[in-house]
Amino acid sequence: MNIGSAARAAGLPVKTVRYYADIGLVEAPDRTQTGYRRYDEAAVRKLAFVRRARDFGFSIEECRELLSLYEDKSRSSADVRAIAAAHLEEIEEKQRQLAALRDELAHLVTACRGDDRPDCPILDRLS
Amino acid sequence: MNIGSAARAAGLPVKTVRYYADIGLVEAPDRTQTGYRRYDEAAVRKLAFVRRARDFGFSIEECRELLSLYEDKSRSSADVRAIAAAHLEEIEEKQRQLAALRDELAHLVTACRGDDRPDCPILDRLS
DNA sequence: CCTTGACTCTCCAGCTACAGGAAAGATTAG
DNA sequence: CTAATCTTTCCTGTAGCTGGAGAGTCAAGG
Repeated sequence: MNIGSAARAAGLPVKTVRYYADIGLVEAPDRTQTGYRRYDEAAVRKLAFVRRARDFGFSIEECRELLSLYEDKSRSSADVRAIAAAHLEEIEEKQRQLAALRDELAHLVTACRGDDRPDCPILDRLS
Repeated sequence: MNIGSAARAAGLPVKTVRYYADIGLVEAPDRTQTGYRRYDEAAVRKLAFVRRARDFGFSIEECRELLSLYEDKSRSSADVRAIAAAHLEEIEEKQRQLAALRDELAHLVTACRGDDRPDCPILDRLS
């Protein structure tokens, strides 16, 4: 399986697959004599795994850890849970910040008349 | 006022102030004979303005627009409101995505026993 | 007057997670 | 055989800074 088919199967751009190989996240298990990367089923599964983890907002480094746990048959679910729980914490913190931001901004937008006069509570608040 | 004092007054790192000058966002109004940037009150106010706008999550380009509106005495509040409203939309969209993500992840973390056995719904979901 | 320490300058590199493109070689369809 | 498609490596750029090197500047203390 060439990189193009592997990428399609995993739902990733070719560039990204090559990038993951470069950084040693998911390397092609083999090369053809002419240097083409050859991917097998297992590698494609790993790529898809990473894609989903990235969709969940896991960083590349977190993906690396999850991947090694994914491959480790003797892993404990506690290890995986720890990573996911930490990530959940980050997300919730981000949510809190975003909510505070939104509320303040929404308040400003409401307060601003939005006409052709220069009075603007938004700018007032920023200065 | 040297860059250090200006940065302190505006609540920004010196590096950032220099960066803003480099990209033409807020330039020092003057230089000493030996090349030191000299900031005045107005420039510091602009720096502080940008810092707050950045705290609100406005991009540098958005800051640039806001700044020019901030300086333009004949601006209309509608222009400012348009930028803020568009930004609010983005934030709300991000909030929706983050909420969906959080719910799914929280569900997985709850479902995972987190013991020393390898069964892990989190990994199952990712693969 | 000299030294020391704090400050500033420019330039260069690196961070995340890729994306875009160039130039060259490989493969496949017709 | 040719044209189109695919793949390779390498280089550059993105946003918004941050850190460091090496050199020059300034103010205070002895």
